[in-house]
Amino acid sequence: MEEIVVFGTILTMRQTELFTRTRKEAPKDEVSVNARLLMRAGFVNKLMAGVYSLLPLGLRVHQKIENIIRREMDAIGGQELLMPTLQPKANWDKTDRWETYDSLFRFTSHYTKNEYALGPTHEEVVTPLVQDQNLSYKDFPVYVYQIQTKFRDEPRAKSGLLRGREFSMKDLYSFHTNEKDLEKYYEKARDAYFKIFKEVGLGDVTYLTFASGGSFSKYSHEFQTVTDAGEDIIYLCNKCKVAVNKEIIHEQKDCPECGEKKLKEEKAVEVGNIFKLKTKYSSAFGLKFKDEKGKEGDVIMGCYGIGLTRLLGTVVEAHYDKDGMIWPEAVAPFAVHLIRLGIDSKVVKFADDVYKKLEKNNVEVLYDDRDASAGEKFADSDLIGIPYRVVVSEKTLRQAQGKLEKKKVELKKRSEKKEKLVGVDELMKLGA
RNA sequence: CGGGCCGUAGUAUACCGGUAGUACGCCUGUUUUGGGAACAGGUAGACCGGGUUCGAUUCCCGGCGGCCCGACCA
Repeated sequence: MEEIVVFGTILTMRQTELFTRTRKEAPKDEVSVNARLLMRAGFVNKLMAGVYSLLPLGLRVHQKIENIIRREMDAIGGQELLMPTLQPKANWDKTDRWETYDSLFRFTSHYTKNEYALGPTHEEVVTPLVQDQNLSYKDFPVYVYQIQTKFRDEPRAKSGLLRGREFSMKDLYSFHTNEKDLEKYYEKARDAYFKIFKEVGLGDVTYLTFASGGSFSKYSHEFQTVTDAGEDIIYLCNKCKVAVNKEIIHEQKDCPECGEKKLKEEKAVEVGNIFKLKTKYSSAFGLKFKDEKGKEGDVIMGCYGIGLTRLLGTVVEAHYDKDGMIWPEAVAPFAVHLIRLGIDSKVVKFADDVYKKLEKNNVEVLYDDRDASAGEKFADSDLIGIPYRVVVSEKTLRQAQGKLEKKKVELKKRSEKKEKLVGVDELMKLGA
């Protein structure tokens, strides 16, 4: 794996400086696992139904996910940009979606009486934007993407981060001069998506799912992660690892890949989708190109989405136990949770030294330097779910001899029961 | 948008037609420190509006808000 550089993100943190607090109990009316754990551990805070703040720990996870997605989108030629959330009604009139897009947040300016939408998706912005570049056939294909906050006026926000009214999303749009080229890119995007879901820890439970293609193509494809928290029903083919969405099961009763008749019903969360838009938006905006002979043609488009906040919630749903979350290493807020037990000056010195050493070696570490009981620290550590827990105490100090690198500390994986004694130098490769 | 459940300190809860008790948290102090420590003292609360009543946090109506089921969700 390549190194992920997160500019501006502090690698290490002392827990005494973290302003958020863990709670023993989740809000009583919160049922979904992701909401309960993320709120208890101080990763998110709910402002209202379906609208959450990302707190420092939650934001770190979000940034990890962002960077995994960026890397994969860049790898398939995506150019990152950032489009406005605030959008004029005129653009939505052009595509007839001002009236028909049910979950569009619409409002009127008090001053100008102009009407606006808060973007739930960006075809209405990206299409005229590309048109404005006045591109020739030589300039295509074009791939642009953004990671941005989206708004959807959902009739019912639910399941914590899984269905919000404000959420973050990566949306990539591709522009082609012919359908073959779109097909080719569509496959590439599909592969990139699988890489992303694998890396964030959902590889084993995420399936390519055939869904309704609307009016422009036979199928679109969703990426569905199987979990009880899911609100979609998919029919899974165990042979070839694809599935069919409930909405098209009536017309497509067998596996579309291998024809298998026995499909297994599962609940799942839609974590991403890819869609061939063809010329629906380019023709609405008059986005054309001139070919070699100077003849005009409609630009062919595709769109590719991943809901980041939803993905974050889904990772929690896929990785937790009775004590808390269990973050996959690639998206964990920190690689190591260093826990100091006791306030004896020798222990403090030793723990501080280990912390500094980790810091120097670019290991992302959260240092529990609080004057709290062992039980409380362990409970918090399990709840927060950082992949590696390192304990430094009087007990481990008794094992500590010689140079710092050779001194022993206790190491335990969050996903495992047993701890073991390891030398400090062995910690330096964690999270690398 | 239809249906259901629910709104009491920061959190979780209790009781009550006569203005609220407990636990955790938080603050001060002392003692503690390997699985959510102990003691002492302190802090903090009835979603909003209307009605009934001598009196409403409690009963009634309306609103607002939260969660759940359903519908909806290229």
